[in-house]
Amino acid sequence: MSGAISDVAALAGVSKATASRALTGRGYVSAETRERVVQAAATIGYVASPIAASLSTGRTLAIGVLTSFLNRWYFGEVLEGAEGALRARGYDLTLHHLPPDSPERDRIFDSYLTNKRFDGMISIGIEASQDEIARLLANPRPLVSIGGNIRGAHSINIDDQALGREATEHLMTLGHTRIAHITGHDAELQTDTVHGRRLAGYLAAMEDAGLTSAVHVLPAVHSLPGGYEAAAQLLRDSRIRPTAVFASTDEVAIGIIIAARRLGITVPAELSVIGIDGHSYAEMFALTTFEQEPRAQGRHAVEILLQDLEDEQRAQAPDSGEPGSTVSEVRWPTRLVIRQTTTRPESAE
Amino acid sequence: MSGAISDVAALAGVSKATASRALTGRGYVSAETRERVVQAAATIGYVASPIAASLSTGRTLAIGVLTSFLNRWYFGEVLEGAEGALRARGYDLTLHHLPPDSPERDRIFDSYLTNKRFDGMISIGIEASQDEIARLLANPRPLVSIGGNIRGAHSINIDDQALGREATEHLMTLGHTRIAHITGHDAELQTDTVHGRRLAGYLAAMEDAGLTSAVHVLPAVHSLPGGYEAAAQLLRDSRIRPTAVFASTDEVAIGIIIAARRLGITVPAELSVIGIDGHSYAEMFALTTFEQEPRAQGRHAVEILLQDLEDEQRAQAPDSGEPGSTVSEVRWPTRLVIRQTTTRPESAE
DNA sequence: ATGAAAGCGCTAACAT
DNA sequence: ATGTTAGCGCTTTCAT
Repeated sequence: MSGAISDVAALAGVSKATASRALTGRGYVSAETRERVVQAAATIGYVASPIAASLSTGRTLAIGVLTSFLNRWYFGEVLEGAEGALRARGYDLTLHHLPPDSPERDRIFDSYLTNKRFDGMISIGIEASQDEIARLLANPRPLVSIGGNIRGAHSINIDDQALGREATEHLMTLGHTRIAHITGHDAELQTDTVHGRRLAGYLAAMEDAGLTSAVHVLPAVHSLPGGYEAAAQLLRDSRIRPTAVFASTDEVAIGIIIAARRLGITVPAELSVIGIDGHSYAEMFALTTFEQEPRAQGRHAVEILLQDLEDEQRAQAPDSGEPGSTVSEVRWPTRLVIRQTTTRPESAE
Repeated sequence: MSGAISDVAALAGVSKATASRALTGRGYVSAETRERVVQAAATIGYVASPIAASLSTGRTLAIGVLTSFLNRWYFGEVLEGAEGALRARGYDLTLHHLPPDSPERDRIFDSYLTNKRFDGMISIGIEASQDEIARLLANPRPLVSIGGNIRGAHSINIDDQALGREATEHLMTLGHTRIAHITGHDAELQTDTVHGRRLAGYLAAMEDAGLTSAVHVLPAVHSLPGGYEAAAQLLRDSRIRPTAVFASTDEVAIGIIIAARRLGITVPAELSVIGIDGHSYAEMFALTTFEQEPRAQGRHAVEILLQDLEDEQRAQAPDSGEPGSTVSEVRWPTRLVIRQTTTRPESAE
C-alpha cells in the first residue's frame, strides 16, 4: 500500500499537480477528475506525507504546548481540552514539560523555540523570566498563554487578585477573622505570578477589614501532600489556629481538609481558588471554589491560536493590507461556587 | 538570523555536503573545516530544519504517545517520565489522548497511525480492541505498550493478577474476611484488562481461602469522586459493611478513605493497588500500596523504543544480517508497601 | 577530505 | 481545467 502522489497521478492518468489539487481541495479540478484521483488514491491506499507538505508549504499543522505540570488536575484538564480541539482541527500537539526551576529550562527553550516543527504554541501556567518572555515573543510564531505571567502575546487569564480578595471577603462574610492563606513558595517575593496576585488580594482584603494583625501566610508545595503538611503545621497550635483557610490550589485545599479531619479538628471554612470542571474534586470535599472550566480554557486557546494563524495567512494574500498583529487578552470569567458545608467559625455559632 | 545550510556553506567556503557533514557529524570532515563551518553556522544563527532532514532521511525524531488519561496521577507521572527521557535523547513527543469508549477512537487511530510524522510510539494504559491491536501492530513503526492489553509489541506490564491476589491475601493476613473489591466498570466481562486481572486475583484469593460467599465486588469510575461514591454505597449498611477494601486505583482508594472518615467509620484496613512514586499521595493517606514507579516506567519505555529504532537502523547496514524483530516483554517489579496504620478488623482486636 | 548532483514527496507559480 | 517546472532544505551516494 502507501506510495507517493506520483503513483496516484499515474494511476489516475493525470499530473502530480492535478492529483495534489484533487486531494487537497486547493485549485480547480473538474468533479470527474477529482473522483478519478480519489479512487486511485483509495485503490493504492495513498496517504500524503505531512512532512513533504510541510517542507513545501512552510506550515506544519502542529502546535507546541508548554506546560508547567503534568500531574495536577487543573493542568491535565487544560491539556485535555487543548488536545481535543487541536485534533478536531487536524493539528498535532507536541508536548513540552517545563517545570518551574528546571535546571534545563534554558536548553528546553533553545531547542524548542528554534525547532521549526510547529506553527504556534500554547503555554499553560508558565511563569517565565523576563529573558524567557523576550525569547518567546521574539519567536515569529503566535503564542497563547494560559494562566501565566506572559504579556504581549495572546493570553487567557483570570483575575487572580480579585479572586484572592473575593475569597477572603467571602470568609469574612461568614464571620471569620482568623483567616490564613496558604500560598506558593516565594509568592511574597514575586508579585507577578498567579500566587503572588492571589496573595495580594488576600492581603488587601485583610487590610481593608482592619485585620492586618491576623494575617497568616504559609507557603506550601502545590500538591496534596504539600497541603497536608502545611495544614498540619498551621493547625497544630490551637491557640493561634485559624478558623478559615484560603488555599491557592485545589490539591492544597484538599490536603488541608484531610489534615484537619485527621487531627480531629472541626472542618474550618475552607476555600480553594481553583475549581475543576467536569467531575469536580473540590466539589466533592464541599470546598468553596472558583469555577473556571479548565477544559474550555484549553479549547479556547486553540481557537485563538488557529484564528491568528488564519489571519496571518490571509494577510499574505494580495488584497488584504491589515497587519492584524493585535493581541487578544481574554479575562476568563470565574464564579465563586459556595458549597453547603462551608462553616462559620465556632465563636459565631 | 536563521538561513539555510547553503548560506552556512557559502560563508565557510565549502559545499553544502561538507557543511552538512560538519554539522551532523556523519562522514569525514577535517577538524579544521568543521571548525570553520561551525563558526559560520554560529555567526548567522543557523538552525537546521528538522522537516527537511526528515524528508531526506525518513526519520522524524518524534515519538507518538497514546494515553488513556490525562488527569490521573499515574498516567501523568508516566507521561512525565517519557517526556523527559525523550527530550534528553533529542526526540519530540506528540501527544494523543485516547480515552476508553471515545466515539472518535476510530478516527484517531486512522489519522494518527497513517500520519507518518513519528518514528515509533508509546501507549500508556491503552486497552485496545482486537481490531485496534491489529492495526497498531500492522504499523511498521515500533511500539512500546505500558500497562495495556497489547501483546505482540514491546511491553511493560505488571502482574496484575498476582497483585490482586497479594493484596487480598495481605488483608487476610491481618485477619479480615469481609474484604470488598472496588474495580473498574465491566471488569467482570473483560478479562484481559488491568482491572479484569486484578479482579481475577481477588476472586482467586477469596476462593482459595474459602471466602467465596464473602466476595463483594463493586464497580466505580476511576477517580476520587468515583471512589467516594462507591465507598458511600459500600459502607452505607453497617450489617454488610466490609472491614477491608481492596481498590483497583489510587484515586478510588483515597476517595474511599475520605468517605469512610466522613461517615464516621473507623478507617478500615485500606489497600490501593497503584503507588505513585516521587511524592506519594497514597502514602500520605497511610494506604497500603504497590510501588511501581510510573516515571521510571515512562523512561524505560523510551529506552526500549529508541533501542529498537537503533537496531533497525543497524539492520539496514550492509554487514548485519539479523532480523532482530523480537519483542521485549518487561514484567515490571512491584513491591507491596505496608503503611503503619493499616488496621486489623475490629473483631480481631 | 571534499564537491557535484540527485532526490526525499509534496505544493505552487506559471503556462497552456 | 490541467500540465510543466521549479523549488522547499536537507542528506547522501558517487566521483574526485
